[in-house]
Formats: sequence, C-alpha cells, structure tokens
Amino acid sequence: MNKNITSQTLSRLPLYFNYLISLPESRKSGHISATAIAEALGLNDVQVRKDLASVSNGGRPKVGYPTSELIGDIGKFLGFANHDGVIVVGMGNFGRAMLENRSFADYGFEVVGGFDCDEKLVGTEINGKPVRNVSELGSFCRERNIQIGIITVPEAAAQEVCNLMTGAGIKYILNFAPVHLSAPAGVAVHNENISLTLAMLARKTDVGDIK
Amino acid sequence: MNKNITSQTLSRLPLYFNYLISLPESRKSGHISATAIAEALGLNDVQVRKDLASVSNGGRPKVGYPTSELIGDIGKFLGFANHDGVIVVGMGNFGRAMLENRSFADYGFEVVGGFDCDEKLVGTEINGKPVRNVSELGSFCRERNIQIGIITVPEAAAQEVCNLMTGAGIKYILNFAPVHLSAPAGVAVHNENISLTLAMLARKTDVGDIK
DNA sequence: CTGATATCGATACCGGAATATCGATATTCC
DNA sequence: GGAATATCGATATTCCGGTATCGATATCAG
Repeated sequence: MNKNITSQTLSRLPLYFNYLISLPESRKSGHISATAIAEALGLNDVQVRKDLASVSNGGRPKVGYPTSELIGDIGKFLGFANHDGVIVVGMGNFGRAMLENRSFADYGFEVVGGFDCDEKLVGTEINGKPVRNVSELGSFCRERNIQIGIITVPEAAAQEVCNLMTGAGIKYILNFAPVHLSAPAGVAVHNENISLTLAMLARKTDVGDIK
Repeated sequence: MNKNITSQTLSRLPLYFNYLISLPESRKSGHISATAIAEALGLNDVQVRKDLASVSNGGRPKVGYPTSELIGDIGKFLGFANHDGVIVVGMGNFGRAMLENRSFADYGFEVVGGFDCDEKLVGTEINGKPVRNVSELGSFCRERNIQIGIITVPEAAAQEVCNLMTGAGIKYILNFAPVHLSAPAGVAVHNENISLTLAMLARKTDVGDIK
C-alpha cells in the first residue's frame, strides 16, 4: 500500500470500484486477479496491478486480491465513507437535478442546500432541501464549514458566484456555466463545460487524424 | 496548418477561442502573438504556438496571427459552424436542463427532441421541443440521421438506452448516468459521472500525496 | 540601409505515464 | 513432493506531451 498516487491512477480507481461492486455476490466472497479486471475493463494488466498496489495491501500470486477487501480499500481511499456537505447555487433545472441526484450519497457527498436570487424560489424546498437567498451563502457556509460548491447559474453570473464562494471559505468548486472561472490559489475549480465535452466527443474523430 | 492534432491540443483550442472572442473589437482587427495569448491564459508560449500551428496557416514573425482569421480558423476547426442534431433520453430535471441549454448552439449543436417512457410527459413540449416516446427513438433517428445522443436516465436504464441508441445508428453518446456504459466499436461513449468528478476534485488533495 | 527586437517554426531535450519483461511465489495437479 | 501454471511485484523500456533552445524572418528605429 503506497500512499503516493497519481491523478491518472486516481481517475481509474472509481472504474475498478464500479466494476467490482457490479460483480455478483457469489464472486465478491472470493478473490480476483488484476489480469481479470484488466480484461473486463479493456486495460493493461500491469497498469491495473500498479494502480491497485497504491491502495491495497497486495494480492497473492496465483490467487489475486480478496475482492471484498479490495472494494473496501478503494472505497476508503476515494473517501466514499466521508460525508461532506455540498451547496448548489442556481436553482434552474440543472441545479434541481443536483439537489435530486441520489448518486452523490454513494460517493460520500450530501447536498445540504440550494441558493438562488429569485425570491419566488427562496424559501421553497426541493427534494426536502431548503432553497436560500444567495445573500445568506457566506454565513451559511462559514457556520457549517462547507467546503464544496456547485455552480449552475447562467454564465454571466458565474464568476460573481465563484467569488462569493471563495469568500465564504469554499475550497472546491464545480462549475457548470460555460465559462472558464478563475479562483485564488488554494481553491480548486473544475470547469465542466458540457457543450465543449460534447464537441470534443463528436468532433474528435471528424477532424483530421487525432492521435 | 497541420491536420494531425492531439486531444490535448483540441481541449485547449476552445480556451483560445473564448479568449480571442472576448477581446475588444478594436484588437480583433489587428494581430495577436502566441506569446500574448500564453501570457493571458497562463500557458507556455511555445505550447500555444504549437497548438495554433495545427489549425492556422501560420503567423508572421514580429507580428503574430491575424486575430479575426485565427478566430475563424479555430471555430471552423472545432466545428462551431456545424449544425448537428442531438437527442436527449430521460426527461428528468437533468434532461430538461439539456433541452433548455442555450450554450449548445454556440458549439454547433441543436437538441431536436427529448424522449421518455413516462406517458404523462410524452406529447408535451419543453422549451419548444417535443417529448416523444422512447419507442419512436429508432425511426426518428434514422429518418433524420441523428448521430449524437445524450443519456440522462436513471442508472438502471442507461445500458438499455445505450443499446437502443446504437441500434438507431447513433455514433456519439454522452452518458450522465453514474454507470460505465460500453458500446460496440465505431460508437464513441463518454461517461460523465458527476459524483465522480466531484470526488476527484474534492479528494485529490486529501488523500496522501498526489503528484 | 543597417542594426535591434519581437516573433515564428523546427529541432532537441526532459519527465512522466504506460507497457513490456523478468524473477519470485503461491497454488494445483500428478 | 515436484513440475506446471497463474499471478504478483519490480525493473527496464518505450512513447508522448511539454518545454527549452536556436536559426530565420519580419518590422521598426535611427
């Protein structure tokens, strides 16, 4: 078990995790080899073994890794046992979808509330979660020590919301507005531009040769 | 202008594009250097120059690249002048958000319709776009030669929808269900697991040392 | 017209990630 | 118990993207 890990490995761990928990119960009680996982996921076996070495105590030759233990190790490593509060700003359809997304729980996140500036929405509840006025964002986050924020507002307001969040002590921002946000050092921003993702997917193979 | 391009370059092009169109009109008529772009975006100037070489006919020493021409070249390359039809399956909040997303148009996409299996939704319109029964998906896509599909259904139904899409001749699939879908060769699937994206963002700096 | 300067394109170099190879070890079968 | 085999972990190699360097060229100043 080696705690030094690369981003690439980190990005593959959930893949292994998903694959392992999708196995029938009967197989979870036994062992599984890196070779088998690689085969199933279309990856290189050495790569899988190396990735698993980062989180697991090691497998046994000829046998492989104890499946349930491996699931536990990966899950623990990814922090799926955590319980981190998340806020969402922008209660359009996108924001609502975030409040209703049940899959966050599987990864150790809980959306604790939504924010909007539309007075008609403020005070209502979505999926049992209260919608508050954006003006309360700062105090709310500081009181509860919220560190993760999701931005689902129109692009014109995105940077402003981002500033508000960083001011409230938020450290991780997931931005769905189609603009590239910048934040001060110490704050991690991930810009998820869906149109762009689609463009890369659909255009990649169109244009010339892409290696 | 070299048509061989890497994914990494492709992913940076929109960044340049956004930066260039955000320039004041007065500067768009002139020229801009790779050095200046790199400076503004916090990148390496050689990298920018290399990227631009993939799409542009070249700049002139001491002068740089003609700004408006460069904007046109990148846009053309990214296919922003295209007009590709897209369908969305799953009319939950997430699917609705897709039908209402105006930013697709900027990237050359148009959502031409939504699909669901809920009879209460079928026949209605969302943002002026009709919601059809999933059973019509095949004929609809083949008639109009739709090649791009977005999946926003619950995870249990995702693989089934995926199969339906590939059967209907769809070539590019953007999947938001939190499962890893697989499709036959010739079909590109991008699995966008939001919980996972959030996990990578928020956990990256938590767990051990990440290089 | 000539020298200084900014910028380009090409080539060379560097580092990290993926992959291949190899010896070691555990299990299975005879 | 010993040979055959599957699998592991470690080391070596390859490949690719990013960065630095250098000569060439266009503009500008004097």
